[in-house]
Amino acid sequence: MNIIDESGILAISTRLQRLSEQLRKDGALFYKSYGIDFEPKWFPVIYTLHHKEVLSVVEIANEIGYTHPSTISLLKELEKQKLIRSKKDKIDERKRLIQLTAKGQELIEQMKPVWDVMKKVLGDIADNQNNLLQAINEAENKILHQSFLQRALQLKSEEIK
Amino acid sequence: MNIIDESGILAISTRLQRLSEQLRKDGALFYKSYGIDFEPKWFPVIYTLHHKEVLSVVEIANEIGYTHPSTISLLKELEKQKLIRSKKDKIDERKRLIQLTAKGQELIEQMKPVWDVMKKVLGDIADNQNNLLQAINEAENKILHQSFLQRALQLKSEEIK
DNA sequence: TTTATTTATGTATTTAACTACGTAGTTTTG
DNA sequence: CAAAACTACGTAGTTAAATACATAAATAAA
Repeated sequence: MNIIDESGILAISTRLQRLSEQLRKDGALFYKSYGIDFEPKWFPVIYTLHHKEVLSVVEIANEIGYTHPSTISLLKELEKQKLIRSKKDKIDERKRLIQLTAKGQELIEQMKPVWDVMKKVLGDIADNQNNLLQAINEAENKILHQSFLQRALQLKSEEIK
Repeated sequence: MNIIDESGILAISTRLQRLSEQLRKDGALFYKSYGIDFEPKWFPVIYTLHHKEVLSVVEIANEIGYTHPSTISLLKELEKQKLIRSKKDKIDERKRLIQLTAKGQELIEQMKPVWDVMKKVLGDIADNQNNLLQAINEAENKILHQSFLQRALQLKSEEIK
């Protein structure tokens, strides 16, 4: 499939999605191999709460980099699993403060060694002649500085001259 | 957001998805700047048919690397846009043969210069100290050779020893 | 101190992919 | 050549994210 060599925009994005989906599925299976019932998608919330203890919905959303509706649906799942609980903020009644349950904290302790293995393996997969994580960082930074669209429009106008 | 440094599995996949979504949206806007009404997601099908001329549904799915149901829905959109048309294969009545319409072919000619610009910009964004495309290739190859799960399970069993 | 604006949360809908399943032709095999 | 297996296509339903919209509480401004 050399579509990418010929034009790219779509190809790169679908390949990135594939790669990520594969990693996600394998991640779930790997947890299972430890007898742990944990979905990779829950990780960012759990991990954030592990370090920050108590946060509101929007604060979590910002931490994990998702929109708040997406975050809410994750929180619902985690609440169903009894890994987190929430209570109203007494100072600001609009806020729902989220924190880990005891069960959630215990689970984290169980998962820590699993995360270590995952981290190593992921590092190994990403570490090649061209390091994937660094490549992503570098590409993200370039786009942050000037978006794909801005760059394309600029090149277009230069060519017209 | 240093989640990735601490554990990774989810973080890498969501970041990849973000990056790809951004590129996709900007791609659509860039087409629009040329007055072309074309969605980046249509590209693989159109591009494939540009080179192969006539293909069945499943053949296209294989070429673009999507499942056939996904491909069918793309084909429906493209048929609605009158960019492709289809006819039954007279030899194998199960098959639907797809090809570009005249309108589709004209559109491709209009898009070619746009693709050139996109290719350059994408190349520029991806080409850093660590080349993103090559990094993706290398990571994909590693996984192809031995999956994330296999690697993780192996490391796990080594550590138990 | 009303009124307007902003912030926090939640719901509904959309999108783009997937898997699972069903049906109808085609090919292989006993 | 009839039965079994396979292939091609299509539909239905699921998932994980997003947007868009709605409401309520808090804050700022007139």
